[in-house]
Amino acid sequence: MNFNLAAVNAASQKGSAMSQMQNVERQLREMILGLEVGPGEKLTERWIEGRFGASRTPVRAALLRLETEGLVARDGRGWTVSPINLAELEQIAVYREAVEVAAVRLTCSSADTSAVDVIEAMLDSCDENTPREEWHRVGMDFHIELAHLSGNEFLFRAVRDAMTRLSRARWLEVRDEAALGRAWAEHRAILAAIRLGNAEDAARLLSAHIVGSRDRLVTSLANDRRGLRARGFAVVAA
Amino acid sequence: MNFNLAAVNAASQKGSAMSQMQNVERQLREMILGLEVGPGEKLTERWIEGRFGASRTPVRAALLRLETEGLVARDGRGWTVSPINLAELEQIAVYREAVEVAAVRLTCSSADTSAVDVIEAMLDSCDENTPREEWHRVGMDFHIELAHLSGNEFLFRAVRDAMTRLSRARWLEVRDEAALGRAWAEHRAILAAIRLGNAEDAARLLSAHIVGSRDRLVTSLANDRRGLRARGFAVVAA
DNA sequence: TATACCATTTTGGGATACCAAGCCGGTATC
DNA sequence: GATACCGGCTTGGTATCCCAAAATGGTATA
Repeated sequence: MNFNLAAVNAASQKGSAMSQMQNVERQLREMILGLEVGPGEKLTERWIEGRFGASRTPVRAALLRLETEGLVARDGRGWTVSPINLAELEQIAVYREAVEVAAVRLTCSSADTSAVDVIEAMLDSCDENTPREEWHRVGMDFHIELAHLSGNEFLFRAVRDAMTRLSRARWLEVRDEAALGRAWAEHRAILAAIRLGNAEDAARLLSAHIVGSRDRLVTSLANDRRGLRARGFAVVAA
Repeated sequence: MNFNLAAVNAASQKGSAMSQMQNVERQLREMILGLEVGPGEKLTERWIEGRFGASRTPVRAALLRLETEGLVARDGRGWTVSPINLAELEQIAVYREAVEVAAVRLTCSSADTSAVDVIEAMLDSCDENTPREEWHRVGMDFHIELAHLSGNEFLFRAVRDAMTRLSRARWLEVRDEAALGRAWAEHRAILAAIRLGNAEDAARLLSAHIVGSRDRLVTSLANDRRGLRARGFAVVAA
């Protein structure tokens, strides 16, 4: 929330056929997910307007869409960047468990294991030289792509939306190398079970992975809550 | 899609503090769900504007929200009332199965059975004198309220949104008395299992109910497809 | 008759003007 | 000094205007 992107925006718009609304929506989403605007921070339509060099019409459209994604919320008459809500994170984990397990069971029941290799390659693309931001992205895309394999559009969207809501919290999470390694091992174990068409194992491993991730995430954020609030990030307790 | 509601709208607005946007959104949603505008029909912002006596700003906001509900869709540059899509109905059933079963398992694991009575009372409120429209609404609310019992906001919203998408198709479905009776019996059996805290039974019964409903629904619509299209309703095959 | 082409209209996207409600700061009063 | 009040300023909600692109329809030509 520091320098003006209007010029950059205008330039990038030249190259693509992207509408102002899509532009504002995408950039504002990136700012929120990238924590360039803090959870709980107030937003005014006029500030966004000036920041991105667009008028209020596309700004309002973007806000309405981001509201349905849970990234911004109405605050009385105005707008707020949604706070991190620990109770919500726990509920999302339950939701994820339901839809991701259903998706992976579907995938196991189909005979197509070739797409699993693509996902495994995604995991392989991360090594000790990979920036943390990339690990973060791949860790989310793993689950999204896994759900995509099921071929069910609704399960896919559910997982994608859930991961979007989790994104900022996962980024704030204090994770050590060991935790990342464990997560990757669990991801690989899930893929292995799918390759064997073993739905029960895959479901059990995925379920445990989601529950474990939730516990680590909520614990980490609850411990860091004071520090996060000091940085201006609203973190609502469970 | 025949007479002008602008005056009625203005009058109803007087009594409540509802904004134009909420007004347009609610009324347009009711028109779509009530099949007053047919699936597949083209919508123009200007027509909606004139119809509800609101300017384009709230109209556009309403369309954006209804788009995320899946009730309207972009059609190139314009808008369309979403067609009935049999493939989508089948995918929604899979999605419902995942989230509703998860919700009912959660509910069974809690010790509160008192709320079940409220839902049972809902079912009881329908008898041979009840208009079909009411059966239709209660049949949907049963599932929505059941998910609400879980206490998980995301499972609840998922079921509510899924039922919203199914609403028009269920309304078009040709259902005999016997089918309705069977559905109600299945609903009651599910509640009975929940009362006993028997999660496995509840899950199995609910799952079978959803799959059975889907089969009857898709079969009915596929058989009626020609007739429905003749009535101007776009029905996309599976 | 079929088709390519052009003028006109329609339509969604965006920008802007206006308004009422709420917020904030200052001031006067107790 | 605290507080109640008031006036201006900010802000979201709405209406309206403009524009480019797409649809439409009529016409001329092959």
